[in-house]
Amino acid sequence: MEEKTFYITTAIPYASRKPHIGNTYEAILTDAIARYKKAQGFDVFFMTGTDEHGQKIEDCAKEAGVSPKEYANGVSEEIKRLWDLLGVEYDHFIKTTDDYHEEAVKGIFQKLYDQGDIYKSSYEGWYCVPDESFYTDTQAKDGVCPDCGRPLKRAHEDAYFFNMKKYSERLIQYIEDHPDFIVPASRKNEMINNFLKPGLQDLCVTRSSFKWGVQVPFDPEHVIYVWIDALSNYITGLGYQVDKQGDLFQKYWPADVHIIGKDILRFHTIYWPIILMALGLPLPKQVFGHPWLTTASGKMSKSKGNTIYADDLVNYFGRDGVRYYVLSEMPYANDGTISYENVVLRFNTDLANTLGNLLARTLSMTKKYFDGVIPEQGEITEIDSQLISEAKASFEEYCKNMDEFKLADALDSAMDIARRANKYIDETTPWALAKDESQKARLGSVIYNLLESLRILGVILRPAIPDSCDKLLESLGVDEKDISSASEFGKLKSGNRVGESFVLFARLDEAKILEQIEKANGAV
RNA sequence: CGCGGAGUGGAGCAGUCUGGUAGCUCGUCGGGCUCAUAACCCGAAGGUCAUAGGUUCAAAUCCUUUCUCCGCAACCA
Repeated sequence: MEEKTFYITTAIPYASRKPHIGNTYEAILTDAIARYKKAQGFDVFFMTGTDEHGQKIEDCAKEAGVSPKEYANGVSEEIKRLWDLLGVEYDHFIKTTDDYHEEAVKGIFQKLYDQGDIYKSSYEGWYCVPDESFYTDTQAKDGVCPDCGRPLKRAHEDAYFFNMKKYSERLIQYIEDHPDFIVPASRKNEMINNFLKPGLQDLCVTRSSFKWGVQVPFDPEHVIYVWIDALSNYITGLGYQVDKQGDLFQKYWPADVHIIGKDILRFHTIYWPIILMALGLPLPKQVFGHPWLTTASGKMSKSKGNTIYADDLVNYFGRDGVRYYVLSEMPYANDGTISYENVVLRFNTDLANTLGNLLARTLSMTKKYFDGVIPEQGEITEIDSQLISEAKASFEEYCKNMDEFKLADALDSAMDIARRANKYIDETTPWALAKDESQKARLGSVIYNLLESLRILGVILRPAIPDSCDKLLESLGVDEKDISSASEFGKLKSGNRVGESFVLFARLDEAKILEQIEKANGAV
C-alpha cells in the first residue's frame, strides 16, 4: 500500500543573529503539524534550514571580524542546536550556502534569463554616496539619507529584472480558483488588493552593491537577490536541478503547505508562485501565514529586559512546557503574547493541575484499589456514556482544528477531555465506591474509563508535547500511538498492569521562578 | 478617503459568513470533596457585545456613521 505524502516546510530563518522565541514558534508549530500528519499515517517530509546570503550577513560578519560563510555557519549551528533543544524533528536542514543549492539557483536564474523572463535594465533611486546604499521615494522624502542624514542624489546602476507582469493574470486566476491557497483568508485579500490589483512592478533580482550571494552565472559583477535564492530552497532541498529533478522532488513536490510568518506572505504568495510558473512547475497547495508571538510590554529589546530566549524557557519550563505554551497561546489569526507570568499560569493550570494531576490521581487509585491492574470496563451507565460521548466529540473537534492548523483550538479541545474526566471523578466518587465491596465492578468501570480517557489524551497531545505523552502512554502500557487509535473509546486492554503514580508536570511556584529570572537578568 | 484586520464581564479569547435565551479559559467570592500536584468538583457576582443611526417580529451577528488600536504598503530579510 502506498502512503500518501505530506511535504511541509518552515521559512528558513535569516542567519544574521540568534533567534528569540518568536522565531522558534514557527519551528515548533511546523513540527507539531508534521508529527500530527505522521501519526495519521502520512509519509511526511519536513524541511527547514537557514538563509545565509545577503548584505546584512556580510555586514554582521565584517563587524565580527570573520568571513560571511563562517559567520552564517555559526548562527546556523546555533539554530540547529535550538531546534534539537525544542524537539523539532526535521527530515532535512538546508543551508543556502550548500553547493547543491547554489548550483541549482544558478541554473534557475540562467533558465529564466534564457527564456526571457529576466532581462537587463537599470535600477534608479535615491543614493547615499558615503553609505553606498539606495533608498526608495518614501524613505527619501526629505531628500536626506534616513540613516546618516546626509543629502541623497538620484542615481542608477545596472541590474536584472524579472518580468512579473507576464504572469500576474495567471496568478490572480490561480488564487481565485484556489480559495485555500492563502490562509487565513484575510491575508489573501491583502495580497490581491495591495499588490496584484494595482499591478505588479517588475522585481529587481540582482544586487551589485555587495558580494555575499550566489553569483549571476553570466555576469559576475552581480549577485542574485536573496529572496530568489532563499525561496528556491523549497525545491532545491528536495534535490531539484533545472536539468534533473531527482527522486525526492518527484515524490514530494508540490509542497502541501509552507508555514511562514505573516510578514513574508508577499514573497511566498506572489514572487514564489510566479517563479514556479516560469519554471513550469506546480504551485504549493497552501501557504499559511501565521501570526507573531509578542511580549505584553511591546517589542522585545535588551534595554527593557523583556527579551525571551528559548534556552531560558526550556530551562525553567522544560521542552514540553515551552511547546505547549507557544502552541496553545497563539490564536489562529491574531498575534499572541508571551510573558513568564503567563507561561507559569498556563503550565500550572493545564499541564500540572488538569492533565498531570488527572494522571497522578488515576494511577494512584488504580494502584490502591486494583493493585495496578487495569480493570474491566464493564457495564456503561448514563454517567459513563456522557463522558464517552463528550470525549468522542472533543476528539472530532481536535481533528477538525488540527486539519485547519488551528493548534490552539485543537489543544483546547483535547484539554476538554481532561477537564471532563476530572469532573467524572467527582460524579462517580470512586473513594466512596471503594468502601463498599459490592461496588467493586462499578469501581472498576470508573477506573477503566479514566485510564482510557488518559490514553486518548496521550495520543492526541503527543504532536504538541511528545516527551510527556510518551511517558504517559508508557505508564499505561500503550504502544499504539496513531491518531486513529484515539477515535475509539474502549481500546485499552484490561488485565495489563499500569505504572506507579508519578508527577508528570510539577507545579511551579510563580514567585520563585520570577525571582530566579530577575536574578539571572540582573547578573548579565 | 491607499489596503486589510481588530474593538464582547477584571484579563485573554470564541460566537459574526448561515440574525432568534451572550459562551470558554484565567481571576474574584461562597460552598463541597479527599483519589490527587494547596489539587479537583459545584455555585455566585460581573457584559445595554467601541459609537451613532437604519433594516427586521427579532441584531454581538446584516447595512451606514464616527472614534480607537494594530498589521501591510523595502535595494532588510
